[in-house]
Amino acid sequence: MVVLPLPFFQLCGMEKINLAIVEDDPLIRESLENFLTEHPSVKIRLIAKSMEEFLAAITDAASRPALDLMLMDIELPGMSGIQGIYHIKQKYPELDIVMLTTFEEEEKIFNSLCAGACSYISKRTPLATIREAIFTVHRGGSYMSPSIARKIAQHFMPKERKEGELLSARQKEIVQGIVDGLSYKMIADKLDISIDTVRDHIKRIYRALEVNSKAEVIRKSLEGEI
Amino acid sequence: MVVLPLPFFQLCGMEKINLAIVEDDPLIRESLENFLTEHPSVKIRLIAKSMEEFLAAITDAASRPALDLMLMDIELPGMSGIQGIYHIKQKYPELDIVMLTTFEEEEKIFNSLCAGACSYISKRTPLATIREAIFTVHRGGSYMSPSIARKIAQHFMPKERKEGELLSARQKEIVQGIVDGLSYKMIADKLDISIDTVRDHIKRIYRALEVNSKAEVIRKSLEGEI
DNA sequence: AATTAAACCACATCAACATGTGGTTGTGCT
DNA sequence: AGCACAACCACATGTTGATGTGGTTTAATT
Repeated sequence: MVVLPLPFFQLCGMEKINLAIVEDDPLIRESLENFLTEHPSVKIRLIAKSMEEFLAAITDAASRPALDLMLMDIELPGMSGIQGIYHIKQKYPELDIVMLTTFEEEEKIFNSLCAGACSYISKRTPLATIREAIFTVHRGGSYMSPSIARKIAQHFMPKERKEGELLSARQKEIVQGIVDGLSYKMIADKLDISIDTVRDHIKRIYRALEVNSKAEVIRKSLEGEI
Repeated sequence: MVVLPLPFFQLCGMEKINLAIVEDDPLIRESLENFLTEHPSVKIRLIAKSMEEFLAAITDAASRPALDLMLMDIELPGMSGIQGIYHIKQKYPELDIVMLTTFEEEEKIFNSLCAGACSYISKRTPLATIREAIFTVHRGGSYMSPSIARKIAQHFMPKERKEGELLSARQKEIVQGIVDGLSYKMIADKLDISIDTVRDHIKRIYRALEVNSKAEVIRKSLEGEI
């Protein structure tokens, strides 16, 4: 995803971003540290080579650093970044977790998001972009690398039209109304057709999907089968 | 989401992006047209004020313009942008659809993505950023505005456990039956209780969840709210 | 003992749903 | 021209769902 960089002054006056980094590759870790340390709005509080090292450093409340955001790899020696999120969130419930990784397949992406990551960046991303992403996340937004964002969009996108798709466009509109919890009358009013037309569409939808109730239609729809 | 702008030369040599715009607000429509027309890599093929106008313009295969990408609002007079995606995809199955809208609530976002949009941009986004997003999408990536990306991340994020769970164990069994598409009678038979007991449970479930229909219960359940 | 809550149940009314049968119109195809 | 299909519509019947009111029993808590 591409946007113009925010003017520097927009971050002046803000508190510093307390950052942690968990990265096993020494070159990447040092590049990140060197680059991010240069910016006056970023304070690197903790750097670790593994999840175990990181968790050990935050176990004791007395010595635990205040953190706003962390950059974390997925593939780490020992516990993975994804597995570590659960433990991290116990100590820092409000922490913004940004995954920084080479993995771009759906499983890793959604496992990260479902675990609690709020941003997912490909390691092929320039350092300046990573820094902008940190600022964006800190302001309450999120950053996904363009290829990641595309995968997320594709996750939701209807699957490729199969030969002989089960439902027509109009029928799908009716289904959407059902899924939205509308009554037949409401659907009729919304689509500007008669309630008997809605009933007729529903009869055909039930026949096509081999179901006999609204509930079954809703479930098929929400589970991506329509 | 924020990234450094791509160097201009990266797009040189590429074919022009054949673009369509569907936007009812005249000021926005003209701003977009004027700004995007300036770039040599963008060719605006079609502009419409409504979905109906757009669909009318693409009905005839002989006069239908070649399109690679379109920018579309959601709230349009008559058919909404989301509703129109079904029809558009029939004529342009491979078209990249970028939603450009003021709406930022989850329902619109996910309805758009589920309908087939591959990018969702807030109207508060600068024109230069919109143009960069067009290039990103055309290259196979996607762009989501930072606030949109955050909502998507939050959609997957585990929900905070509320104090005092809403439903009892038995109620959850009833809910499972509803989600499975069972009728009241079927649930009664399955749990070996009377249909009036099922009705009573459902009354209490509806009150606890603040809903009034099976459909809403199913939706809340499949979306992880129960 | 008294109270509360969950689970169970009954009866009632009205609206919505599921399904059947029958029809017209417009569009696209052969 | 004839056919098929989608979309539209009407009327009908029986079932299911939503909701209201009222009740009993059991277990846990105070």
